[in-house]
Amino acid sequence: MPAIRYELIKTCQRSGARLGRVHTPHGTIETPAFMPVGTQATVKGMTPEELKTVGAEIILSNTYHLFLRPGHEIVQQAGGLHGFMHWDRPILTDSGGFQVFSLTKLRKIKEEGVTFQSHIDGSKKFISPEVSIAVQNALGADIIMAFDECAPYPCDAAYAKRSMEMTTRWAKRCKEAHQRPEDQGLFGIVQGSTYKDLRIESAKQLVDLDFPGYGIGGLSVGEPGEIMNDILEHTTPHLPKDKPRYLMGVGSPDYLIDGALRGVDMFDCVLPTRIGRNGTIFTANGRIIVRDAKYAKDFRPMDEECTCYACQNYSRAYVRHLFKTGELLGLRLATWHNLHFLLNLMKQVREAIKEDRLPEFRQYFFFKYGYLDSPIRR
RNA sequence: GGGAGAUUUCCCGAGCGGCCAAUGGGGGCAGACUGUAAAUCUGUUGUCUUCGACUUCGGUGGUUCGAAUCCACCAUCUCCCA
Repeated sequence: MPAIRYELIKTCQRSGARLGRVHTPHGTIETPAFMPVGTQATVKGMTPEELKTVGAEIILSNTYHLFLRPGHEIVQQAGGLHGFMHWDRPILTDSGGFQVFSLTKLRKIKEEGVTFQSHIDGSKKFISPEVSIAVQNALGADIIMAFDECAPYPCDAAYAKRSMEMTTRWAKRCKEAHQRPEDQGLFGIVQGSTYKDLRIESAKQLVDLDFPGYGIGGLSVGEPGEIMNDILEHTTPHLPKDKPRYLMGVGSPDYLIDGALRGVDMFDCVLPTRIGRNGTIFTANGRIIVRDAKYAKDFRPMDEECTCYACQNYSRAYVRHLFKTGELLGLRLATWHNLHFLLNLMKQVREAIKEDRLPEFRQYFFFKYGYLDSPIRR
């Protein structure tokens, strides 16, 4: 019995959208799904109970960060990530591949692996496909990711090709190094930058290696949204229908809907938690910056249509006050609401797919959110 | 009663003859954030119709080509000696 099994419930009659379920050792998630990010074995500011309240079914954590601190051995001794952080639902760990991308100045990429300078103390660290998998085996997430290279944008075709091919070779090494395929599902990651032929080639190579699911990486790294959607359209058809597709690092409400329309099943993003901590709130009518002076006497909830705990009990004026005074509850309430907002959005997306009306839902949502007026604010 | 020092733009606080509308913090205002080096970062914060002008550095008067910066007096505050 494989650790990860995808169940396709239905495909939207009028788009590539899929309604499904991903079965994991720690339970089942309804897809399309949004995964809150808990890099350091915690979704910043939220307890696991609170995460369940907002509807999180799976969360993401990070190999690189936990490898550096506290160290995967300690997490393993604590009973793996689940025991360590007291979360009994599914977990996915990223491989550290994204840190290869985002810690640009502190790294050196070679075929064998990547040498990093720790962002914490500057010490030299080495992560290879084998190391990443060993760490992820120790962390014990339900879904683990292959160690990849996330090419920057823009990126010339030659570099993108070399990078993508190395990512495939690394994926193969990850698979060979994986010790616990019966407990943890290892996903390969499609790369290839903004080049359709490379994306297709990448998908084919990875499908040949036969993973229980596929990440789509290297998108939402600064390229225009149309390019991302275009690339998605030319990628998902080359992935197996009986395996989940995970668009990494996305995203904003529009990207989530547009990704689902193109057959993506899973998403993750720091956006709701990060912008929440910094005072920006998703609402049905678009983003608001609740710190702004215009909300000083606004006693309405952050989002008038929202049913979350924060919106049921606190006003914009109060949350603004908490932000202005630096009170921690402000961050928590904003995070709470933003997560609820996106998780609830995914729920609506799933219902729309079930009823074959996702394109209409998209139109309705975009109009109300304000994307049609000003496509800038996501 | 005698002596010493202070007074700067919302606050604290630099500046000590021209390069000063005036460093730097704080606060205010606005913005960004997409597999988290992020409770972070960026911009802005005298007035006016603009890259130019105007009015500011306790008050008044003076010295000087030129003063937030020097002098005199006044006001207020702080400290020291009685």
